[in-house]
Amino acid sequence: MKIATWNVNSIKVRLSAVLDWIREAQPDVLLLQETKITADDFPRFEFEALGYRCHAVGQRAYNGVAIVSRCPIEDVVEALPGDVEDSQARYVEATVGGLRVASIYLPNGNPAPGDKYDYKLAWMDRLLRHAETLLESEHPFVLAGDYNVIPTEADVYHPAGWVDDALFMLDSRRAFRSIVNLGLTDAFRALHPDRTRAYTFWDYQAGRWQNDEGIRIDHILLSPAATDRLIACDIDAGPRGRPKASDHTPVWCEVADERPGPTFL
DNA sequence: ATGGTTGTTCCACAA
Repeated sequence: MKIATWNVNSIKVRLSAVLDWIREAQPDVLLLQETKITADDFPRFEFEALGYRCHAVGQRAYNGVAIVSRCPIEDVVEALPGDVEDSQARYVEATVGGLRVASIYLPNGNPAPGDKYDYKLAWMDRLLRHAETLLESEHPFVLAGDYNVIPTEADVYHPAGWVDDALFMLDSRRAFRSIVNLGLTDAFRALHPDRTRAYTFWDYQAGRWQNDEGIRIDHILLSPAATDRLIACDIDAGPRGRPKASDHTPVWCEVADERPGPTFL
C-alpha cells in the first residue's frame, strides 16, 4: 500500500496539480493538509472520478485536512483528542485497508515565543498522548502530514538562520523527538539516514526553490507494526518545480500488505 | 535590517 502526504496550500488552486500527481504516482492513500475549504465544498467528485473516496475536515480560509483513499474510509475521528475548545481543522484519522492513518496539520507556532507557540506545544503534547493511546492497541498506524518541525540540523539548508523560528526552536524539536521516542519511526530518515538536502518545503520568497534552500517538515511517522512492513519512502520534488506549485511537495511510503516473513530478511 | 511570495479575505493575516 502506497501512502502519501502533501500540504497543498489550497485545494481549490491546486486541484489539477493534485489530480495530475495522483494519476502519475498512483498512491492508495493521499493525506492532504491546508485544503483551506469546508468539508461541504471539498471537490470530492473530481477524486471520485479517479476511483478514490474522500473524507474532508475543514473550515473557511485556513487549515483543513483530508483523507483520499482507494479503499473505504472507516471509523473516522475528526479532531485530535484532548481539547474540546480547539476548533481548528488540523486532524483527521481513519481506518483504510486495515491500517489506521491520520492526516496532520500541526500548528506553525510563529511568532515565538507567544500564544501561537504555546498552542503549537500544547497541540504536540496532545498528539503525544494520543499516539500513546494508539500504541496501546498494537494496531499498525501511520501519522503523516505537515508537522511544521525541522527535526535536526541536517533537515535545513542554513540552521543558524532558523534558531529563533518556531519550526526549529528547541522545544519544538524536543516535543517531536518525544513523540518519535514513544517507538515511532520517521520513515524517510530510517531509510535514508545520510541523505542531505532532502527537503519537503521551499518558501515562495527569495528564490528559495531556485537555490534549493528548503526544509524537511513533512513527515511520515510509523508505529512499530507498520515499520516492520516499511518497504520504501521518498520525497517527490517534481510537483514543487511546476507552475502554480504548492510551497510543499509530496512525501510517500510503501508499506507491505502483510507482515513480511523470513524471506524478506 | 529588509525584502522577497502566495492564498484567502476584506482593506489584514497566515504562512
